[in-house]
Amino acid sequence: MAQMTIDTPTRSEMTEARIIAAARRLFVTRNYADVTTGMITEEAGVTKGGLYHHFPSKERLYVTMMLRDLEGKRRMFSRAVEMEGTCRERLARITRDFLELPEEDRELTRLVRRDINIFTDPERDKLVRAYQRALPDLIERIVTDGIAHGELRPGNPRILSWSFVALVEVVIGEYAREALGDSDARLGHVLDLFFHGAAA
Amino acid sequence: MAQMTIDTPTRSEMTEARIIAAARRLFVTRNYADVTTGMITEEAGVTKGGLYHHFPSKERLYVTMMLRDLEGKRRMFSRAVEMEGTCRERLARITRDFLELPEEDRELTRLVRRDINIFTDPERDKLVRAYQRALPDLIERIVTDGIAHGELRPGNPRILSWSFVALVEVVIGEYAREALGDSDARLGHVLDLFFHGAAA
DNA sequence: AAGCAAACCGACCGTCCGGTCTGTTAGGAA
DNA sequence: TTCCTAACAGACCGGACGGTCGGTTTGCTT
Repeated sequence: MAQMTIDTPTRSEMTEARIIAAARRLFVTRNYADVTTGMITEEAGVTKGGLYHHFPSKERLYVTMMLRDLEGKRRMFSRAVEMEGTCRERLARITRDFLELPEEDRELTRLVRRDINIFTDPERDKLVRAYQRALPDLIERIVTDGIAHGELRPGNPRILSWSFVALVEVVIGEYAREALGDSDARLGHVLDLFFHGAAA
Repeated sequence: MAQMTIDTPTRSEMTEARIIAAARRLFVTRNYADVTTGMITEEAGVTKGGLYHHFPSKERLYVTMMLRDLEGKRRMFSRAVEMEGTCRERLARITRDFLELPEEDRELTRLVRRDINIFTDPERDKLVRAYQRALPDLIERIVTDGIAHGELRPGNPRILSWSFVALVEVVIGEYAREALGDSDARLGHVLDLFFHGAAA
């Protein structure tokens, strides 16, 4: 019973995974409202009946998919928080982890901020909290340590971590890759700008 | 004929303005798909017939509303570009102009980035270009001057201007107001972070 | 006052979409 | 093999939404 989750998945688990994977692919490229359940079932190779056997509604499917992804990201990014090293080294680690994610996984992070307003408060709150736990909270802990150790100027750690996330988001996308180069170059740019600013 | 636009507006122009104002109010708070034409007509005090007499579709209404707003912003922000002074002073001016805008006007700027993916390329391109002209292009010109005059380190001006916009967006919203204080404090925070970074 | 075009009304239509429901199939237990 | 439940199929429904269209009002011209 306890080990059932680690051996071969059941048929039910496999179709559920197929549905979630299809939903991920579609929600990344199109708006929530523009992704129909018909598109999801077609992409997943099931029918309406199959989908609604596993998920009670389109909204729950979306939320489940997102929460599962964010929990995975949280576990991954937590390694950078628990790592030894300077504030800059730890921020570099978490940013590199993020930049080297597959594009679909990166884009998914933007969905939370994009679609957060279309849900009402029981589900909305879950999504916000899961996102906070997965990324901003972790960065905030690194930033707080940085301030405590004198590496960063005193200031509001939450605002600083949001600022850092915002700077990272800038170097995602096609133009930044052309202008700055590979992951290392973009990573260096973000860190230099965040730590030392743009002044000469 | 040529001066007709500056004296008392016609009935047609007034209802058109009412419709656009209603659409603005609604689109800021709700998703594009979640704002129905019925809600717009109710808010504007007209009926479906009235709305579709002035606009051929919901999409065109949205685009017209947005383009009109962005053109106004472009004219306003252009004053900071044409102003004399250091790079920091000019960036301060444009940022202050932005921060002191009514909340609805500020939020509207975020709509472009939020809803840009739901339109297809003839209209989508118009929106992107109008937004570029209204804000990032102007900041890029200031940043380019700053690099030329030795105030900023050499670097890609477009990436830098996007970074600046991203930092400004962080200090919008309720939490930043509580944590940092009034417009002046938030403005100072953004400028300090952009010019000198967060390092001690 | 008559005429006329623009402005506006609001019932209506076609479509589409989330969700339901009845039925069928697979697959393990006995 | 038998049987029973979970898994899935797919036709169908209710409703909402964008857009239409024939008719009515408004206000300017002559």
